[in-house]
Amino acid sequence: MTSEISEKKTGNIRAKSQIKILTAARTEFVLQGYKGATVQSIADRAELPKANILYYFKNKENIYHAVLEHTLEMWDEGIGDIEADQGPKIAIEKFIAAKVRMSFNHPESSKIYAMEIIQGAQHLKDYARTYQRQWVREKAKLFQQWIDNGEMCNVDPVHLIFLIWSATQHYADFETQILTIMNRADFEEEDVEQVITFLCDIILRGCGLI
Amino acid sequence: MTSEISEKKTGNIRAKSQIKILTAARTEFVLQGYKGATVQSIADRAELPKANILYYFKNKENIYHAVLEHTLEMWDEGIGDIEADQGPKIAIEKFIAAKVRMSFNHPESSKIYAMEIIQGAQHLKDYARTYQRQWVREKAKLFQQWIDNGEMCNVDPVHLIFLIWSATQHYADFETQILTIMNRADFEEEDVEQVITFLCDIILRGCGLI
DNA sequence: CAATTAACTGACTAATTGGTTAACAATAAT
DNA sequence: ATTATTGTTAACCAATTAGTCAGTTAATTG
Repeated sequence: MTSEISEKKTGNIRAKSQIKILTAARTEFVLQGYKGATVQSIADRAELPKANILYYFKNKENIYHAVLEHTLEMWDEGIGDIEADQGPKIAIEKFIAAKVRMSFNHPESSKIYAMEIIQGAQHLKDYARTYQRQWVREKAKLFQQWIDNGEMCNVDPVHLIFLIWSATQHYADFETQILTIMNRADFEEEDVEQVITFLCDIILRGCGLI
Repeated sequence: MTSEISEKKTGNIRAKSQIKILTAARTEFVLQGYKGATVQSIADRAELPKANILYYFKNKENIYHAVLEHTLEMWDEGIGDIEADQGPKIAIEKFIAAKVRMSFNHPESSKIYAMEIIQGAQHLKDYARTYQRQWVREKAKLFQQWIDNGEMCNVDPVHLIFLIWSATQHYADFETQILTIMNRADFEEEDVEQVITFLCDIILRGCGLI
């Protein structure tokens, strides 16, 4: 048995190394793809010997799974708080703002997720997929009630969710293209708010909420 | 010198083989990524010996370049016809419809392009990027004129283009996720029209055009 | 037909890479 | 202090893979 102190300390070494590794891995997987990212390249980026990487994670697939899981957790935390009581306007505004902020603050996570889906979600567990289906159904039902109450235009709720997802994630996934087109090196704080304002404006009006 | 007939015939063999190879390659690159797609796997899918692949394309990178270039050409053809004379409503409707149809008809091209951008556009030539910047600037100016004329709401034209891009491409790139959520095996003809209707409806209203 | 060019392919090679192992170092537990 | 556990790492290996090459067959041309 280990005491609380030892648990803390050993846990600290593990935790620190693992975070270092996962951070490096996330970047490598984004830049090079799953197959293109090598254990060595992850090691180099994490500034650790390769064998040390494989001491903490049995193999490359496990590293990728850990990265993916972390991404899903974040997605969950970032947008879990859209509830019924507030009406469609506030709900959509909150949803858009949360997703845009996630895109700008954690573009790499969004990119990893996007690549995974594009390639056919080969590594994504079934439970993650069914969970999302449930989530969408639930929220769609909410929108439908608002529509039935005449609180917003009669737009397909499921496609509305797709629209918000795509429009917001676009700023993470297509970062490179957007920066090129806007002729910028990086995004700035004010960009985030500007995008939120733009998307809320057009989508709320599109739903007959302005 | 070769006669017209020989040109045709040799061209036919070349062209046919190359199309076979590029079609197989496109699928492999989508499913496995650039590094994950092997020349052998492309050969297997094309039902040709590996050495035959490398007879027509010097190396793997060349195959990828050819696939990318074909994608860019298609993108160009598919949406090149949005002009000023028709007013914002028709222009946006045409643009949305064209992009949605492209997404449903050529999802693999959209996916390849998306992955390339997500990974930082490492293979994309500079001219392709500058070209897009020009394209967006030009169209944005058009939208701005319509806004100044009071023909549509004052929404940021550049972000409006991003919105349409993202919303339409989403149906190609996130095909897997969308089908899962809609609990479907495949898209059908009517889905295309439904998506066009939905997006036109909400975006046109969002721009104050309905 | 002869000759030239294009198409084709099995076999091989050099380089990369995921993962193992065995030995060693640091830390914690008793 | 001694033992046990955890962390660390160089060296190695088997498998994969991009690309070459030499030799063969098929098509085209004059």
